[in-house]
Amino acid sequence: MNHSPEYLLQLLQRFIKHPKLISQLHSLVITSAHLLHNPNSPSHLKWKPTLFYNTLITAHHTSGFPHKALLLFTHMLASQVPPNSHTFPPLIKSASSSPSLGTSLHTQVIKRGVLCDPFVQTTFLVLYARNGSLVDARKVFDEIPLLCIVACNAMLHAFCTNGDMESAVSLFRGMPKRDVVSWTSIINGFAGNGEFGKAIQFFGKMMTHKDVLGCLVKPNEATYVSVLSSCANLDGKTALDCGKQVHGYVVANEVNLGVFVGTSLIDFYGKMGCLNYAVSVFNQMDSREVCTWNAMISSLASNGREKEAMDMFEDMKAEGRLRPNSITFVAVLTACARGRFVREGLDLFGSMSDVFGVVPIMEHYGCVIDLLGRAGHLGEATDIINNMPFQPDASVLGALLGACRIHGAIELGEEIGRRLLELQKPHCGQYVVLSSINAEKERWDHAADLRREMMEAGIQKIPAYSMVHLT
DNA sequence: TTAGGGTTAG
Repeated sequence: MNHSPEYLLQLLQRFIKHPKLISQLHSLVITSAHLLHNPNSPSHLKWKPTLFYNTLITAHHTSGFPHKALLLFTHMLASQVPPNSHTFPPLIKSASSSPSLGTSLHTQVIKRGVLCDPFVQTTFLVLYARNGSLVDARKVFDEIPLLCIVACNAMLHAFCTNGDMESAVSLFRGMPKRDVVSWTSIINGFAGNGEFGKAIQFFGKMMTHKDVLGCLVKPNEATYVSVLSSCANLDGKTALDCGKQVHGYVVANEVNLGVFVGTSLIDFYGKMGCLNYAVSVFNQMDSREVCTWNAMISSLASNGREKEAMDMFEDMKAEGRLRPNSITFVAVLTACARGRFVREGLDLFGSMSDVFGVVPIMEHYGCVIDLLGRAGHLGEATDIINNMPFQPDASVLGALLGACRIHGAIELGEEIGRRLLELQKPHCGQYVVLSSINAEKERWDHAADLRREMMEAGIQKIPAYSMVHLT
């Protein structure tokens, strides 16, 4: 078998995204270590050990083994193989969950004299932004001597994900050159900060205005996904029209209906109540991932087609390729609650952990309490709350309180309402529900007391309103 | 050989 360094390197580069092969190749590299460190190598091969380690580090990072990538770096240093600017970007990304490791790598970067490398700088910028250190990210950005579009886009994204849209837009306006990533970052930034209308406006501007270099910027799949997600989060005809228009672009431009775009379209149509469109997109997709099924099941569950949502879950399991995740169970349990499938819901909840390896979190408890509460099983719901492995939050208690109102359970409702009041910042919702429970049972004195308590706490009931959209 | 943007629940 040929174990020359060149051959191993070729193998590594070829199979860089195959985790199983990577560990085999790593073993081969270890057994061929003497080849890497041959002091008699000709001078044109001296850089090979560095390239070797760089490739292995990248391979482990991209295959989802960040710890191994970092371990390899220590081997590299121990073997006195000098790291270069290519070594650090994958290492910095592998250290993203540990700020202290990030600092150590920063020290190494300075020691190896590659601090001014734009790739290294941009990776640090992204790392600091991910850890929420916008000041540090900005500092790195300001120290980049020759700014390129990639570094600017990374800074745009840093501002957006840390909620500073003003700085993001200001930087965007000042950029000498922009591309589809710059535009998509801003659109997604507005969406991420809840300003969906502005996200849609920005998309409209992108589609109709020439950019700084006098050209129209063509959206890609990421852009469509961002704008569809914004449309899905808004109500009204404008949002529906906009999303439909995006779907139109996708069809007209023969954009591949991949997992991201397809899932976003399903979610959009589901949230708009256009179930038939959602199902049609789902059926057209060649490839579906868990999130695709989740979006479809949620859409059916929240549009009165609970039985179909349950059937869809069965289809997903029958296909066998994908494992339901935490979100899948929120969607299916929601379907059970709304469809009054109490037995099925409880069985499913019971099997989550054992059969599917998904440990129930707060959202799942919320669904089950809703499931039992709607069906009037208030005692069972209370038992589950009292035996939860963690303290129930407002959504779980709120689900039970809502059920108490529906079923006129005054005492339990008062108890849960009080617990909610202790848990939450003052909010009129609980007071109003509590007060309504009492009023419905003609316990006017209690109802009046609660309303008074509410006013004293400085809370005013938000008046109900309805809106007519005029076009 | 190395750097930037995206989907599902609540």
